[in-house]
Amino acid sequence: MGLQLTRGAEYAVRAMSYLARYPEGHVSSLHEIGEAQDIPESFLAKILQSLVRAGLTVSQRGAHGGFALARPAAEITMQQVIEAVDGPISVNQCVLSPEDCARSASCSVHEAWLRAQSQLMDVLGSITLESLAPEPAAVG
Amino acid sequence: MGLQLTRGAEYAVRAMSYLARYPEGHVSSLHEIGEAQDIPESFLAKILQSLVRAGLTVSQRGAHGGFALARPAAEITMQQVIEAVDGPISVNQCVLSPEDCARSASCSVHEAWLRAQSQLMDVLGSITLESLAPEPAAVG
DNA sequence: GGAGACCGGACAGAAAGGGTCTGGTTGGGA
DNA sequence: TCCCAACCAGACCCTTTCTGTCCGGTCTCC
Repeated sequence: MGLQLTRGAEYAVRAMSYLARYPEGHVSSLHEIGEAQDIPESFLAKILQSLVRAGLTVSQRGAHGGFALARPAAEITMQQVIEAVDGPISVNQCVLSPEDCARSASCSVHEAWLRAQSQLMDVLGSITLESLAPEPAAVG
Repeated sequence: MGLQLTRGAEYAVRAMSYLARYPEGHVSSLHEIGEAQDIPESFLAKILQSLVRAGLTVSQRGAHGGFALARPAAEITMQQVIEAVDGPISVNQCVLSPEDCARSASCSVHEAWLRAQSQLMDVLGSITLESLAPEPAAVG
């Protein structure tokens, strides 16, 4: 394997795409999301915490609590969701911290990594949750 | 972290870009490559084996042995090098084996992963070792 | 005030990453 | 011929990250 995102990020995207099917402000419980998307609940709990801390979702505590998107689905990208859970995306270390790369190779390779990185970011940054939700009303 | 290629793949690209600086057929020893590119030699040995098995490099055994590109540098892409070491690139599991994804979510998310995957492959598949080598003759 | 739900972090098993080592084979050169 | 330089193959090992679980705490609605 290698260049692959984590299960956590996968789950995060699925969970968010689930929330995006509902009208703005609609609250879904952890249990509900986990069941609908087939995600282990205790793991999902941790993931949703990250999303709350990143400001992508808001939570409602107490009875009838749960989670909702913090913004309209059209304003949340896959990139944001992934980075909230996995940390900054970088196809390799030398993109993230150029000081590692600088020494030996007069890195023309570095250029290549940057291009790949940039392309990837473009795609992930341009796909919003809105475009992921199947239909605004068709809820399973 | 998360979406990041392995150290092994990084090393592989560096090693290959080193070989690409020499005229076709020129043989460099493991030791030489490791030293020039600052890669642990015993690890590099393993990596080069993968590249040989993948048909990207050829090896010469015995005294004055070493490694050389199996084809002109213009005909070897970063994608090939990475996959030789890390295995097939797939931004997530559901791209590699769709049977996992099929069940629950009527996966509009799947579409998104495919797009990201495709973009990434386009970039990595279009960068050749030739374009990585600084100059045909400028060897350090 | 109690039940339902999120919060926060400690914990743990499994897998992958990153690298070393050893014994074997090949082949060139003295 | 014989030795040494170099690759070959794979077993092994340590560390980190992933992928979760669990539990005590806190909040809030009823």
